[in-house]
Amino acid sequence: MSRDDATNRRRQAILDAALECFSAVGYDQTTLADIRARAGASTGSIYHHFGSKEQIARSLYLDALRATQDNGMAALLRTRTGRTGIYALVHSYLDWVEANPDRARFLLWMRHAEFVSPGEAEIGDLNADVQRRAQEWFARRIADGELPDVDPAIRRALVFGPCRHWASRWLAGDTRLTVAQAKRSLAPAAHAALLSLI
Amino acid sequence: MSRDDATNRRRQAILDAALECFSAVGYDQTTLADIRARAGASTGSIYHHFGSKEQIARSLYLDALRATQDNGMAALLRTRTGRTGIYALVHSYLDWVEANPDRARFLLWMRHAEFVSPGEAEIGDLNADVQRRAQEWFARRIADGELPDVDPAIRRALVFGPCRHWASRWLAGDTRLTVAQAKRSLAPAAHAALLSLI
Amino acid sequence: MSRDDATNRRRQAILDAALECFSAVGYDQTTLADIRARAGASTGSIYHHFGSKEQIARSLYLDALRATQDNGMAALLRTRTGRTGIYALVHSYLDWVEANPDRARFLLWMRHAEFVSPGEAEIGDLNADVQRRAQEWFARRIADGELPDVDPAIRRALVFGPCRHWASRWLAGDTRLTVAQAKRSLAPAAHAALLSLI
Amino acid sequence: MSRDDATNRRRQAILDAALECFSAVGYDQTTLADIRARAGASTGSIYHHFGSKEQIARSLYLDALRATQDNGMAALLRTRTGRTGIYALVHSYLDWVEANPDRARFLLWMRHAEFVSPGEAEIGDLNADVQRRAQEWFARRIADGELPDVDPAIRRALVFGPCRHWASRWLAGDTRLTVAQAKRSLAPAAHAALLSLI
DNA sequence: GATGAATGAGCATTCATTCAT
DNA sequence: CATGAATGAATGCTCATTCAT
Repeated sequence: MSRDDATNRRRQAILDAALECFSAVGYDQTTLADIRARAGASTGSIYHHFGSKEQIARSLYLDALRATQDNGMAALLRTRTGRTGIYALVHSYLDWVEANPDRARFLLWMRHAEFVSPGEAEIGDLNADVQRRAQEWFARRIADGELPDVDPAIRRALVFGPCRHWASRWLAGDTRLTVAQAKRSLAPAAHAALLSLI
Repeated sequence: MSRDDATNRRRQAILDAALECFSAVGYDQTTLADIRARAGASTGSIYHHFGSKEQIARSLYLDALRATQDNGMAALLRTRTGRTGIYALVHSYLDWVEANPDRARFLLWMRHAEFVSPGEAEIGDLNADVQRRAQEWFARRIADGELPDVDPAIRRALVFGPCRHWASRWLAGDTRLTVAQAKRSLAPAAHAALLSLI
Repeated sequence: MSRDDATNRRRQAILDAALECFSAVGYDQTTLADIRARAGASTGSIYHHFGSKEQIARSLYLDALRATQDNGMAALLRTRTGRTGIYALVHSYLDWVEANPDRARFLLWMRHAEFVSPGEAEIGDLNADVQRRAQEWFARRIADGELPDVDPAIRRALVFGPCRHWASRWLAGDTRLTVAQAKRSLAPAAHAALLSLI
Repeated sequence: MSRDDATNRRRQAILDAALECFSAVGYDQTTLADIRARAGASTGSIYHHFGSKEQIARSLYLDALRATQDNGMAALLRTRTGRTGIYALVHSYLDWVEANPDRARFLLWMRHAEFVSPGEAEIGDLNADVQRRAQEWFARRIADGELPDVDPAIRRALVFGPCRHWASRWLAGDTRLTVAQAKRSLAPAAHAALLSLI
């Protein structure tokens, strides 16, 4: 194991510990002592690798955001029709949530956290980029008449709104349905919602 | 002005001040000094009326939750068809958000806050009650074949998910559309989403 | 019931409540809210009758001190010999503790409390007076050769030291003996202790 | 000076400062600011070493209790007769008080403090242990007919009651006698008191 | 006399962050 | 790179006391 490996291992241990804490009790309620205890690292070590508590959260947020977005984009770009594209977005989102509950919870809960704003530059770039690439895909489906030409914010609300809403409940353990079952309803419904606006 | 009036006035001033603070910077970032300054009340007075910062937030949360729910239920119960009912829910929700941006922001942001759990009893009761009353309405539309017999959690996700998603963006000032415009897309789309599951 | 009776009744209720609180958790740990709750009186009422928390304690302390001292003096003055006098002091002290556990606890615990000093004038007078009267009695027994002519502080330590020590344990519920049993040992022992110094 | 030395030095400085404060004005009247100022330590440092104000007091109480008890036991165990044993207990107690006025005052005043109870486990163990060891010594003197077979609580009251009573007055500066003079009366008197119960 | 809302100085404690070793 | 003692500003909360009704 090279020195870099050890360093990365430590970095990752801190990130993992922080994610668990943030996901469990939120950013504000998590103290550095919590992270330190769970990571098995010293205060100094944490501050050596990350400059602040906020940095850790920002780092985690950016990674998680990139992860969902890449996941969704990849799924979308593998499709060629309006219907399969919408299904792909819904399915891939819910699959990702199921596979990454902590990151999903973190993303959902922290949407309004302080540290999201200062990092807005990067987050904004990320969002802008993914939205631009999605727009290319959608533009073609719209041109083909497969999907309506609605404001992108409305489109995202119709596709991801129900997913997030349901995912929130699922992550809180507050539902009897499985992710697979939810997918069967939410995907066609999202598609139908969009079609109705053509 | 009687003593009771004065007391209620003071209580309300504290609640108003707290709501503004919570809505602006969040629960954790709001200090009691902030509330005190904005309410023009002394520390002791605040603690005389509410036992803790958390109690204030809980009180606010409960009031706001009741307000949206009553607002939505009233709108729903004025309708007689599946379509008008769904439109009423979407419209009334968005209208309420537009009319009560601070309370809406608070509700949306604080959904995962610590103080929501301890009050879970009351919040749970509130939710259970409104969901029961809604279910009665829906049961008839479902029996008439106007709406699909889906899991209530899915139904709520399809009706409110897009609303909340878009409202979040609107409350953040991050959209070019007006509430009226959003209503024109989100209401029919929610209805179409449900119809697709019949 | 005349107006004065009602007033005195209220005063006494406050004193009783305060004594219970002080005896249970101590002066510092007792809040005015505790006293108010237990006395069933309003804050304002308490401040009307007593000017401060300290006043209540001082009043209680003075009363209790006077009570034990009077009790002891009366017993002492009914005797005519060294032996019966010492027995009387020990017996009357322990009987009083048994009959007034709350006041005894208060007296024993509060010996070093802040409010004892400011009231020192009255307390000092009380002590000086009782000690002067006791001294008259002792002077005669000393002159008769029945008791030793030791420093009064030493004499008090020998007579009351064991009593207070044991009473402390008894009041804490930390002993298997009864007061009657303790009296049978402590009285003759105190007398013997003094005799040894002749 | 190693890091550990520095740490212990700091810990001790805090304990010393706290003892002076507690001894001067009592536990409740001592603020953390008092301790901080006197110890020349920061708030955080104090909380790093001790978790709370109560913890400091408990630590101090335990140390002081152990110190008097060890002091008394050592003196007792150096003796071989009933008389010399009792003298040793009285003398060593008073000597310790004279040498450690702050700790003695703290012990005497805090006997009923809140923090004594939670630490009851350790304090109880300490007391039980010292009482057990003392009992061994006494058992032999009792078997030899040198001392009476009285309830240990009575025995302790007779030996330590007068000492504590007088020490209390001496620590308050309220006596004209010296410790040496008091020892000359209290030791033989305690012995005589016990002998009278054979 | 009684009531209880209002006051605000004061307090113990927390916690992100720094830095000497 | 790691460690953990040290820092101190900031915070939620307490509580004796006042006073208008």
